[in-house]
Amino acid sequence: MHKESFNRYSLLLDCTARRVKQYAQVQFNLGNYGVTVDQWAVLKNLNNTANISQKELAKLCGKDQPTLTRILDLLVKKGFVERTIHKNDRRSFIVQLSEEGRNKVSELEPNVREIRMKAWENLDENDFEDLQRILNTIYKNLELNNND
Amino acid sequence: MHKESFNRYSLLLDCTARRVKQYAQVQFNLGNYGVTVDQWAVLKNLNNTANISQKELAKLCGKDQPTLTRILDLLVKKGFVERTIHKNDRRSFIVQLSEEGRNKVSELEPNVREIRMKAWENLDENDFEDLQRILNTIYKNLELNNND
DNA sequence: TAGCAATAATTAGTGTGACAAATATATAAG
DNA sequence: CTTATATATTTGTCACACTAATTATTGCTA
Repeated sequence: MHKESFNRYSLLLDCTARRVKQYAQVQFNLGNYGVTVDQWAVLKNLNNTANISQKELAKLCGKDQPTLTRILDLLVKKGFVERTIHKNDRRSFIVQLSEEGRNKVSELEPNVREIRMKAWENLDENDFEDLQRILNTIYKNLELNNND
Repeated sequence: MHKESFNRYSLLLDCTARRVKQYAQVQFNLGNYGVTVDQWAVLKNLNNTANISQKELAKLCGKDQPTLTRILDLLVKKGFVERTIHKNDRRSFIVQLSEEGRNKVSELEPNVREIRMKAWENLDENDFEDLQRILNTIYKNLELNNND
């Protein structure tokens, strides 16, 4: 095992993830979906889990809070999302899809599924399981309070 | 196989890749390395392959040309890289490490190896092979002229 | 209840990524 | 030689990631 390999693996992971995202974005653009891939991820999570704070939503989406704030700004401007002030805690917002937002999700959902499938051709069940396991292991290896 | 899974896999891939990069960047910052992870990748490639055009370097690094231009601007400003005009083609530059750049690479190289290893703990040879194969398959699935 | 630490969200600043358009130079076709 | 086309690089614009700092609010504590 050459230590140098780990550098290569890291870069391969980086490039592949970017490619997957970019491919999806290109398809989104071709179909004039009107949202970016990251914005879609937020809409999708909001559709599954309603009435949630930005902090919780950020965690669900795997994004940090400043990033989520800006994505929500854009989604609100587009009319897909509404912020309402939390009754008991005026520091936080409750975020939810608007009527338009819900329509957008149902409209795009099947198309997005098709797009997403493309990346996973020529792979089988075992590959999916291995990949999940490996990526989860990597993720845990880098957990914050894991300093040795 | 639920079609919905592919969406999850895509997001897991995205999150994991970002985590790997972010972990490395935090370590770089703690050590005051004076470069970002992406800038390091460029320095490393330049160290391996000297006297190369920006276009070729971009390909090696897996970045597009505008992005590479901007990273090089920063590295030139920091004094690690020099651009010299190509003798036979004045459109292009030959890019190379400066003395300082070479020193930087030898200084950081062992530390970066250590940092990179962290992500790959608790995985074995088979996992590395599987991961490489799977990621390469995904990459190929999304190759540009592949409009099924 | 006054003061203070913790928390939710935002803002600011820098770097990166993708794409399109602009610039400068090279090469090919006539 | 001139025009057309191709290529290398740069610039501009928008979106996202991460950090640090700021604002508003909450809840604890003395």
